[in-house]
Amino acid sequence: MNDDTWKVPEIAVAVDLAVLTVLADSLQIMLVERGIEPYLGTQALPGGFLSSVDESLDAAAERELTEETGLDPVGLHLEQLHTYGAPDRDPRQRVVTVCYLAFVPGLPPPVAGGDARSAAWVPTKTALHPGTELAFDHKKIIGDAVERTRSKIEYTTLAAAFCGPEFTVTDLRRVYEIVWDEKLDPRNFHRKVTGVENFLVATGTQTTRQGGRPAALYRRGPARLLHPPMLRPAAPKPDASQTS
Amino acid sequence: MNDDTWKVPEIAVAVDLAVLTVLADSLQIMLVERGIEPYLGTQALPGGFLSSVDESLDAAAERELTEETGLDPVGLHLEQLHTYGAPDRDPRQRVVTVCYLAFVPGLPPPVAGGDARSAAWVPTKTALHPGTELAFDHKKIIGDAVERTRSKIEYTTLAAAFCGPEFTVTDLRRVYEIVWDEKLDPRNFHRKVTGVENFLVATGTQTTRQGGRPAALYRRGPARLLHPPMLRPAAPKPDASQTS
DNA sequence: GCAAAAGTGTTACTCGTACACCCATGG
DNA sequence: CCATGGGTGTACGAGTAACACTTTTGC
Repeated sequence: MNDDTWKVPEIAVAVDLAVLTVLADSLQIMLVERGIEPYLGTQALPGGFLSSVDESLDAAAERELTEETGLDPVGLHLEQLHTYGAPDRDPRQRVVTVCYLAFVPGLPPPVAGGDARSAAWVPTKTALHPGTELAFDHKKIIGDAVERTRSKIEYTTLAAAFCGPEFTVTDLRRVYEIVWDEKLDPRNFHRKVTGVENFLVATGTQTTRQGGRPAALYRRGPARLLHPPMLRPAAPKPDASQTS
Repeated sequence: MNDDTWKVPEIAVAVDLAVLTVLADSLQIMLVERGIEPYLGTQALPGGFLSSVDESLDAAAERELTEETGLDPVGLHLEQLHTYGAPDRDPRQRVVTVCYLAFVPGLPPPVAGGDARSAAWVPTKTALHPGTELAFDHKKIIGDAVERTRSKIEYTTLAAAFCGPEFTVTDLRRVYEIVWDEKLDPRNFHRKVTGVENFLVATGTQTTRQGGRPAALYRRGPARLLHPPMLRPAAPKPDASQTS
């Protein structure tokens, strides 16, 4: 061995969270302000080190979600996104972070609560803007999270995870339009989603609206996969080779 | 991220490999026999601990691939599959393993070589059989790898990664049929894959065959995504009206 | 010629898209 | 009545599935 400055031979394992919501006509991500060095005062993804010895990665992700954002993990979608382990991603020591992706409805929680210090929703466009400074490699992680989200709602029913317990077909369509940043035909969208078995369950009630026909309210059904998938509008000229 | 106290639990980070190939009419996975406890003598995925401080996860995966299987990582597909970190998955200590998925052509390497001790191709059906004993949680990992592979070849051109440098349309079709365990119509398959831009590049040469018209040989083109996707034959609908 | 495998043509059907049109409410 | 948004009908075209048919080799 050597006498170098870093005396900790172990690699630290962290769990970070990319918590997304659809709010105010944009896809937003939960960021917290760092209270310690490095990157003190910079915005970062909520997360922390895997502490307890008997805690699974999934459990650690749920715990961090509650501790740092005050959200209740029961019932909301939480999946592994990717694991990041570049040697220089943390200046203190080698850190490998397992990042999780979560979808939460926009309306219920006004953020904050619990242990969270200055947790805030930030539009992903702002977070990904070249001028925005984020801690560690979190900007890249957010980019991956947004891309995963965009493709995930194509073939799963997870877009409904961004809606409240009861929602209209138009609410759901707005989620797609905001996440994809594409306009969708309201008529065809309606026919499509109402035609998928077990996707939407009619409550029988309707919205009371101002100026316009009331819309039927739905709850999420048990279906988890979209069959057939909801395809993004094709780019005008998809010529030549595509790279993933 | 938090922690004013800089305590790091003793967690080891490993990189495991799920290396798949199509060989002898079946989807096979590379397994090695463990030379140390625990699970001494049991078959396991190739892999090892992340040792060097300056090594990225991707680089570690490539290194393990070369060391344990003798395969050359240049040009072959290698992607992160999932990270496994159940507290009790290794009886010695807490181990979090980042698993990678690799596709290699079946023909070239007769396995073994380098540091590999008894590396062998094992049909995934055998590895996943209830009677088969594998080290750690590797059976679950293999199940995840197979499922990822099945869906991946639907919308990417990666099925060609299982073929040699030059291959026929029928070779490619056999890959799909073996991975999906489904029969595909040769005529429609041919039209479809040859119609996708930049998927297959004709070499101009043909196979010399025994009994049958020679087939044109192709190389992989630059396309990485299949547009439109190759869909698995739908499972028979649970239609109550008719039974056999 | 015959068997075997490669490759093409044709038709029917499904599904997505575009858009005309009707329905139900508030003002 | 009119504006606004919810929801249905329908025609067209792209893409798939099924299968008859032609092509090119070895024996």
